[in-house]
Amino acid sequence: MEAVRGKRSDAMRNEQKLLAAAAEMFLEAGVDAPIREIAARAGVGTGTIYRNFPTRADLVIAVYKVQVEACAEAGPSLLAARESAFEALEEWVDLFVDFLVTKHGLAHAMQSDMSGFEALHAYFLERLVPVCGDLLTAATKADEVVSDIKPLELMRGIGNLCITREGDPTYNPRHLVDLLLRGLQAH
Amino acid sequence: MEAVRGKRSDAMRNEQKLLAAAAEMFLEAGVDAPIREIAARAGVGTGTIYRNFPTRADLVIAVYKVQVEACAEAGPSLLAARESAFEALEEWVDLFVDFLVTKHGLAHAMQSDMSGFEALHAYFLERLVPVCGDLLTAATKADEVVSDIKPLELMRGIGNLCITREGDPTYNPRHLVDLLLRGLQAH
DNA sequence: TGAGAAGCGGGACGTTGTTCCACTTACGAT
DNA sequence: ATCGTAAGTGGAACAACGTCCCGCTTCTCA
Repeated sequence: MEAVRGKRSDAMRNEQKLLAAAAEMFLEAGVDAPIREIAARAGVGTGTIYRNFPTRADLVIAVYKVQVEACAEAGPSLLAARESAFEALEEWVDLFVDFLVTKHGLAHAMQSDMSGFEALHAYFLERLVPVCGDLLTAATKADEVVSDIKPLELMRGIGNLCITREGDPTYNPRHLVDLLLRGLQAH
Repeated sequence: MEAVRGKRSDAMRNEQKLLAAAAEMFLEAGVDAPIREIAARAGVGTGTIYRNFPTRADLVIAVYKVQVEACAEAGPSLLAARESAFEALEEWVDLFVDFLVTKHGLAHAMQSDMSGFEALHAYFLERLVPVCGDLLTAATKADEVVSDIKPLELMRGIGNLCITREGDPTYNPRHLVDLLLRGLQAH
């Protein structure tokens, strides 16, 4: 038995930089953003991407996981940091919309591996529905939201609003999501 | 007023060869089949494709129209040529499944132009639902089909069975469509 | 501090989309 | 039948991208 040597620290840093850069690029240019540009933004070579994430799907999945986690953790901390629960909800939804770009791209990137996709989807629901629920409950208790919409229902609605062909300038998901949220408020 | 000179005969021939080759390639390799290969199969240069069909969507649309028409015309003639109405239905559905590959690819190829896509979809329904209806009616009258399924319902069912990520070897739409048709039969 | 392993960058190559133009061919006038 | 011409053609050339690979750099541990 040989003890496995841990990952080198610079390698770990590169992986983080890569994930951050990929997340940005996905937002700006979709999940089909050129490998070269992602590498350039992260300040690494293309070889480094291929070593860490052999296929595009691997990279998308990794970003997906990071974002699910970030989204899940952001819920409680926003709730604690903001005066208004509704404001926290708004900011959280904004993060959630960012994340949906990756999520929708995921299906496209995982053309084969359907079972893997469903596993990730289950993870996503399990992790985020309660977070959204807490935000909604808090906002409702503060009388900032009157609708008794269920968390999953809201998330699905937002998700559907974000289904769009990339590069269509006549459709702005974020605007519609904003309108939806305003609809939740007491007037 | 200048009289417009008609299209040259060799140009017309090339357009036909191109449409036939493209239809084959779409079936074998999906609507993203390389331009070069389509051109090679048709025995023309890539330039010829770009002159006739400036964008990939143009080519897909042209193939789509040809196939809707072929499918529509095949209905009555199969009904006349075959002994059994059910057999005619089976063969027609087989053509229909071929066509669906192009149809589903169409949505992908027309990422922008959604209104144009819906126009084509309306044309498709208008033209094919009655044809499918005639085949169903004939098979029902011959007591070869017992279900009273509506044409549109059947076509939607088949269409949904054919939704699959290309290159997934674990899912064979044709097999499932076959099972569906068997379900229509009296036993 | 030095040797060896781990990791890195980016050059090189293959594939595909797209443009362009010198050459070929069909058509209509004569 | 012949010929001038516009329409049409093929494929070379270029650009953008994914992918592989290897000489060099950097970290780690003793």
